[in-house]
Amino acid sequence: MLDIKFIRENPDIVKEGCRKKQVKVDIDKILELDKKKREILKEVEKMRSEKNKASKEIVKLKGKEKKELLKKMREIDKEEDVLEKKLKETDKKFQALMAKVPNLPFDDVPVGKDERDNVVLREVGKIPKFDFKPKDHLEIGEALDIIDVKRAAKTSGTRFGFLKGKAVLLEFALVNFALETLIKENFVPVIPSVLIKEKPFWGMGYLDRGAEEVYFIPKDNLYLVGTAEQILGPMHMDEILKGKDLPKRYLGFSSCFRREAGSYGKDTRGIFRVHQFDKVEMFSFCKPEESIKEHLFFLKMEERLMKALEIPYRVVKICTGDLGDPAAAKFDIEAWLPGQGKFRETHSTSNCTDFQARRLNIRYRAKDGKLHFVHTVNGTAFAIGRIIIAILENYQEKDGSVRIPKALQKYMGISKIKSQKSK
RNA sequence: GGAGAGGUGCGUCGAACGGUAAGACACAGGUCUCGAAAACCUGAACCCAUUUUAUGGGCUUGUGGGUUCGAAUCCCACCCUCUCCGCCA
Repeated sequence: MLDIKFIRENPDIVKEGCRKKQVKVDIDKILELDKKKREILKEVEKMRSEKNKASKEIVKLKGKEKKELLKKMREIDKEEDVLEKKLKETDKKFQALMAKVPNLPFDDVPVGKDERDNVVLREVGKIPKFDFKPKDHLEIGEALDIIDVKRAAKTSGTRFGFLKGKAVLLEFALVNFALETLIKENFVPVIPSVLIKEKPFWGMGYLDRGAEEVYFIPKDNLYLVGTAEQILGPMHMDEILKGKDLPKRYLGFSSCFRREAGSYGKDTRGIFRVHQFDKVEMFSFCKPEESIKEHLFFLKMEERLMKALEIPYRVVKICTGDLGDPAAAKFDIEAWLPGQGKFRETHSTSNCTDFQARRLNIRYRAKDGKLHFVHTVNGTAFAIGRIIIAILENYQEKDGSVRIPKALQKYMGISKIKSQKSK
């Protein structure tokens, strides 16, 4: 949510931002409704003021005078009713449009239409060379009997997968590694609930567009989160945080649920794009003047994790058209996947400035004693399924075995997942 | 799922026969002081307007409706918390 005052004063900047983000919202209509709303509000408040004064009088008056005032008040009441209704209707229309205005991109975000206009900032690590044709994660995983999509299809349908055996150990090794690395940086680990009520969920800004991506349980009126971010933010809904506690960092581990509605036919092989996966997610509430720094810090942490795993990757700056509604700036990390011969997204970090905080009403008291909205920053530590894919494909050997990255060996207790052939 | 209790100002506690939200503690600033404590004073959501930093008005007792000239108080629905019972990983 943007500040209506900002829209009033800078309608052209807002329109430009919407245009850059490829989002169509009628800003002029918003301003018109805002004006109308304030006009009605003025009238209503005048009546309320009169009523308040009269109420005080009524107590003192007696007999005929009292009767007359009561009669007059009844009439004002009727008028007020009509106006109040009008005010509510106007406000409803106003709010509905306001909710559709996306956060504005920073000036340094590359302008573009879609992911093809994203800008690669740098490539890190050496792309491995194989003296055999590298296999993809599903082939490797099935041969090692650590990934099972066939049985998952039987129990749950397409786009599901079971991790088994060593893949499970790998998952927990990754979780432990992320925890150990990031707790040192003042992240508080959290295992949140994955079911969430509508209002807090709405506050994160993913419901107004892209609602078809979300699982919803009508019987209980609950949504399934698509990432821990969506519930770590609302954790502090309607709270006033202490300035000295910022930045307040959380590290959420949760299952994530996505309908993948718009991706029919895309990435159907294996567990690359599934309806359910586990993820370790970073989230921070910080002061407005610190969010750019915090965002870069998140990117640094993501790179630190990837470097430690020694998986080649590249850093991509996301263009305006590919930013989500809540984000003002976003970086992705794409890992090299030898099985696909491509870089594919494994991490994403966004600075959502005060967009989510305003919807969720999360503020902090500054030194001057005044209240300000905090800024929120989120970022992936590990999307576990995809990191497992990256490890399997980058660390595969000719006989189908997979080496374990050094950083994970102490958590796994082994240095290799051996294929049956090598035994 | 059944029965009961409750939700009051950024925090903690806590009052208000249907008459327009006391008070205490905490917090911030100030006076005092060499400094601190104590004491005293002031302030504190949000919205609208303007002679734009101050003043006026509105709103605010979990949320939304209703009754009423007037609702924290009465009625209805919903949300949340707690206690007991049942079920249960």
